[in-house]
Amino acid sequence: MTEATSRVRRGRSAEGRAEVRRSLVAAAVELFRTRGYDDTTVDEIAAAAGVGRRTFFRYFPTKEDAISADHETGLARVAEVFANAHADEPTASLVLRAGETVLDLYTDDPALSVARFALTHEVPALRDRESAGVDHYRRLFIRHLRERLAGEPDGELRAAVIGAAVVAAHNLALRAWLAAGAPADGIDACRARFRRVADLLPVEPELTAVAQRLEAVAGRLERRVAGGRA
Amino acid sequence: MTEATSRVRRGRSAEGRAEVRRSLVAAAVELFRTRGYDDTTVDEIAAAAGVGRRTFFRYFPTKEDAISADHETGLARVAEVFANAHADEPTASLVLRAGETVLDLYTDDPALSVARFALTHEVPALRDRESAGVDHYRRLFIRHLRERLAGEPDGELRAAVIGAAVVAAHNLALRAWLAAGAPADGIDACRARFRRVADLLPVEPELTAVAQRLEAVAGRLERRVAGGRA
DNA sequence: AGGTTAACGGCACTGAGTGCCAGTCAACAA
DNA sequence: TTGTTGACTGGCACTCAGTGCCGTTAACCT
Repeated sequence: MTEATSRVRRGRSAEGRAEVRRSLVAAAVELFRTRGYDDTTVDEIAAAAGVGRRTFFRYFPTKEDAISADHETGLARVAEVFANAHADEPTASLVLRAGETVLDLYTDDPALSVARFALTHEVPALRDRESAGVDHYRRLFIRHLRERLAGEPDGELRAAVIGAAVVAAHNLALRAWLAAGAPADGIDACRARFRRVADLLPVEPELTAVAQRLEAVAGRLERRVAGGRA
Repeated sequence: MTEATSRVRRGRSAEGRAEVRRSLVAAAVELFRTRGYDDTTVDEIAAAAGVGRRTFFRYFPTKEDAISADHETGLARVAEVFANAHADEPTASLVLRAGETVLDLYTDDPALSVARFALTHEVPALRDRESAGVDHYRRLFIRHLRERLAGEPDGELRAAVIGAAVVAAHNLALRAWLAAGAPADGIDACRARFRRVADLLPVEPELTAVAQRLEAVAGRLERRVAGGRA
């Protein structure tokens, strides 16, 4: 691979840039896998992609960005989903749509996603970067949930808890799918897991109240049953 | 500050090293605040602390470590708490003790913790590093919860959700305390918030079941009330 | 006093990331 | 056909983080 991308293409535009970008990503994935992340220099990646070192940094701000998932795009899309959401849409539905928006980023190129996933979990630097990336989603979710729950009792706490829980659950489903090699017939299973968490969500606000009320009801029922038998 | 730490102290040991370390941290905090993180070089920090540049890297593996919280220690202590925990201790209690163990790291030197907090949230590089650090706690919590919930229905999912929720809630309480300037009389409030989350926890496993049962009970009660009125 | 140990600090090196600039190609205008 | 403009390229030089090496120095031991 990477032998294409011949030299004669100065002055490109649009589709040309996209091709160079793909070449750089492919070269980075290949080199990181064979030589290891730390033992691969940006010069080598650029050379393998047929461009100059300086050009690499015109496509990616850091070496890590050549292999990391494009969270910038994902965050922008999720922000858009939140911004355009109607206030009367249930939180569970909204959160589900936001998660699926992120999932789409990974289903576009499953093979690349799997390669990224594998590397991300082998290289500490990439793993930490991924943690930070996921945290950006978490903050975004929590920020929007905080607005939704503003005024409600424990709104702040509940926003943090629900946001963290949802992102963690989505992440779990996504990773399970990627760890399995991102099979095409696994996407629906992943979506199903997303939906499962969402279905669980509407119950949360009533958590304490539900437990208390159930306890009272159960007590009455038990006494009634006991009384009926007596 | 930092004018002390005179030059005549080659060959130190134990308490000497601790003093140098404090000097470096103090110099880093001071310089990062005045000149900014990116515009402060390691050379300047070392010089301000009265040591050579090479020595800085004998105390901290990276520039960021001079200002970041010592998560290595925190993670080790939490791991110890989990390792020594009895299997019959309620999860809520265990998770509370783990959180308090981390809190102790911050109450040792509140002023320093506040300075770190402020800088961490101003400098993107430090913020991302902190995200990664918190994620290490999250993974540790989830890993242990997974063992506890092994075999139970949805154990994997519940471990991820509970772990993420607890860490998020603890983090929220900790940050609120730090944002308020880490007042001594705020520590108890922070602990109270920790406890609150822990108290909420035992209800979670019943979440779905509780909701379903309550729904059924409520339905019957409503029908009964409606029937009584008719 | 002489030897051992451990920390120090200087030096030189690699590699990431950046500013600057001149060269090149595509497109468009005269 | 011949400028002219604008965007992309890649080389050069620079800063700075991080590391290996090594001679030096202080403290400690015998």
